[in-house]
Amino acid sequence: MSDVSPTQTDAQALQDRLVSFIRAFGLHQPERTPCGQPIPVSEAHALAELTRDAPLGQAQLGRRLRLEKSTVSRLVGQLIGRGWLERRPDPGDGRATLLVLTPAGQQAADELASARAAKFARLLEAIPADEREAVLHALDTLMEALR
Amino acid sequence: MSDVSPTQTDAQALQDRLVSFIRAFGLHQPERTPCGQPIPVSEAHALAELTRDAPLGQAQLGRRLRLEKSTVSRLVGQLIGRGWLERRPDPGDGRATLLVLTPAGQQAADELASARAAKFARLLEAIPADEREAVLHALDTLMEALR
DNA sequence: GAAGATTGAGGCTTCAATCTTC
DNA sequence: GAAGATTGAAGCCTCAATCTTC
Repeated sequence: MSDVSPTQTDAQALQDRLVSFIRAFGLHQPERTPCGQPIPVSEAHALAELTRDAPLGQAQLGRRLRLEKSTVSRLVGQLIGRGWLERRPDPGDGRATLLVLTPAGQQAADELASARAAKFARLLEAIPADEREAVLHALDTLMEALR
Repeated sequence: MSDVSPTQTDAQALQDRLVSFIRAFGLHQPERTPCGQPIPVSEAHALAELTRDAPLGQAQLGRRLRLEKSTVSRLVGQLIGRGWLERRPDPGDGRATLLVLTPAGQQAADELASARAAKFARLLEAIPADEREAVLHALDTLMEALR
């Protein structure tokens, strides 16, 4: 099972694990956040991103979320419909609009962050303490390999 | 960074890594397989599953793929439309239908498996050899924690 | 009633075409 | 022409209702 060169078997093992993980995590249904909140994952991500640093243009948001601009356009429309977001004209660029969280949006983002943190804390607790660091490191390695 | 009890920071770290991984892997667009093949991921998974052990009922396939039975129904319809799948009545159960790969379907499954194996082999190669086993083990640990 | 399967409605995403502004 | 943004069309998925068979 352990070898110096990547064998067909190892690749198969990696594939099986990744596929299982993706399915088990419910990643094929993008309409519900894995945290159980009744809002789309992309909206939750958008809120988190806008909490980190605002204001943001739609194009910038799309790049961070890896979503098409058309998706972002509709996504932003929904967030505004919820009263969580505000669209302001960019003083420096007539084409762009700047996105800003409303107070209600900030609160929603905070609650979502808490729920998500709790979920991940539970997940972390289910991992043996002496393996946590290794799992975190392995995910970093995997991300690095993806680039 | 390393602690015995799961801290808020560790949970945050796990969350960030998982979110980054999901986005980088293109998991928010279920219509294209990550392997670059022009068919939906669910169809590729279905083919792989039916290669493992056939015949399978739609309900069974749905459970393995973690897809709704309605999704499976349409998915099977498409696979049949491609000439890759055949639907047979279950001799033991009048409600059920048995799914069997056609020769063309088997060939498509093989090609898909090769392409996917190659993709994962490349991914594995991008991981330092002395860390591969650790990454595999970490994914197992993560899966275990998800249950 | 329970389980396998199908159909209709609605949501999220991409792609392509379009408009406006740089 | 390039970039920000919007709109229409199509694909994949879930949920709910329905039909058939156990």
